[in-house]
Amino acid sequence: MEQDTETRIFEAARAVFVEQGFEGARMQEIADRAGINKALLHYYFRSKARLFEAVFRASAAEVLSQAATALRQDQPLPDRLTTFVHTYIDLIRANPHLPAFVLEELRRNPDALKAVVAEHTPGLLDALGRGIEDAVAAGRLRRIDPAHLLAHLIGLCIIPFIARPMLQTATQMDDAAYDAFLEARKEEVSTFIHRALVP
Amino acid sequence: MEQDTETRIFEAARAVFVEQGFEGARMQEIADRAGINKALLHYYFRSKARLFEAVFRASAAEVLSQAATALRQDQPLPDRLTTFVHTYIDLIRANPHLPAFVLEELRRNPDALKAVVAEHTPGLLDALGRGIEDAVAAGRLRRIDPAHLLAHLIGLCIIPFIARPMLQTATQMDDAAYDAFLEARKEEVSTFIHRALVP
DNA sequence: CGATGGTTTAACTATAAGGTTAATGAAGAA
DNA sequence: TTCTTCATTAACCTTATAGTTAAACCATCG
Repeated sequence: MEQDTETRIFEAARAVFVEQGFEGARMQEIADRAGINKALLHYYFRSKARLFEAVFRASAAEVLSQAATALRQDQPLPDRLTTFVHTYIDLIRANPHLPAFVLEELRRNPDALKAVVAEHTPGLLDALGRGIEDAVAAGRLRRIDPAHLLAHLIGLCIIPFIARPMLQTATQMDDAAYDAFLEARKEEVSTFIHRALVP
Repeated sequence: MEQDTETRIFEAARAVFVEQGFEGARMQEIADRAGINKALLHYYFRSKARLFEAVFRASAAEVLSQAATALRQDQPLPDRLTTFVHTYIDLIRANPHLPAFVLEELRRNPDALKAVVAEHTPGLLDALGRGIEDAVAAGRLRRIDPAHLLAHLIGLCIIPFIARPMLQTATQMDDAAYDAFLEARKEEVSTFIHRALVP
């Protein structure tokens, strides 16, 4: 329970930043949640911007590394796609605010992610491309631009989280129903993609 | 050129809010862009919150009404889906910051859109459901949960805009290439969906 | 002309928020 | 015990920003 102060601050900051974004977050609230004085935030992290950067890099790295790993699995591409969809949706279900958090920062500072993306996804597209060509050669897949496929994957996975209030209102689901919807989505998205890619 | 003051303010506010979000926007900047004194903002719109609300409602209504209209077209469902994808992507290309803007507000105040959604999408899901059943009966479509289909549509259309810096970095496209990518995406998404839905 | 009323501005206020500082506490070293 | 050092705090400082106010402007109508 008694974590060291720096990680207590970090975790509090993560919670607040992820919920409120950079501009919306208040240093005082972070201090309160960490149960420490506001000056300590600056003692450990210098400034709001640096604290945010630390939190953001960690979160983005977590998402990207998991996603990239799933896409690089040593399986035939169709199976890899299923793995990706399942792990990615599960990951986000555990941190539902994460995509919106990353996306907002992406808008505020479009270059922020470049370093992280470049670090975690080198050759990712090539790997995807090779996977596609192999599967095409094996007659298991129709050819598709890997960039589009990547976009499809991400879009299909994160949309129910970032647009939740909208979708939930439009479909009139209660929270339990929406949870079931999210669970079902893993299979739904997998089969949707597979069917779209039959040769 | 000489618009009336209120709309000048409104347009300036739209530009600033859409670029920076509510927290990031500064009343002074809105006033500057509108070429008027800051006090006038309050004269016409009372407070930052009210000004934002006006802008947000208008933007959200624009997106939702166009989208809902496309989905209600009097065509067989497969054609309707193509129409939707094309008009929606074109709409966003003309206002590329719009989705992120709406999504951020969705996070800041999840209930904000409920009224607008409820107003513009009543029976939308039912209409989609009927369209699906008709097409299924005609042997043109495999059955799919309309809620999932709606999510698929939105996710596939908006992802290249909200995740643009990420995708552009991962794919190493320059701006021209990314524009071509967006243009190509209309066809790509349409055929992807159609293929996924063959019976 | 001159009064009236909506519009616009310059100057101001209040406050909240990020950041700083100097003093205090605690814990080990000499 | 006393000195040193790192951790922590209360109080303070500065600035930026939403919002207010009172006066000036300007058109219209009598």
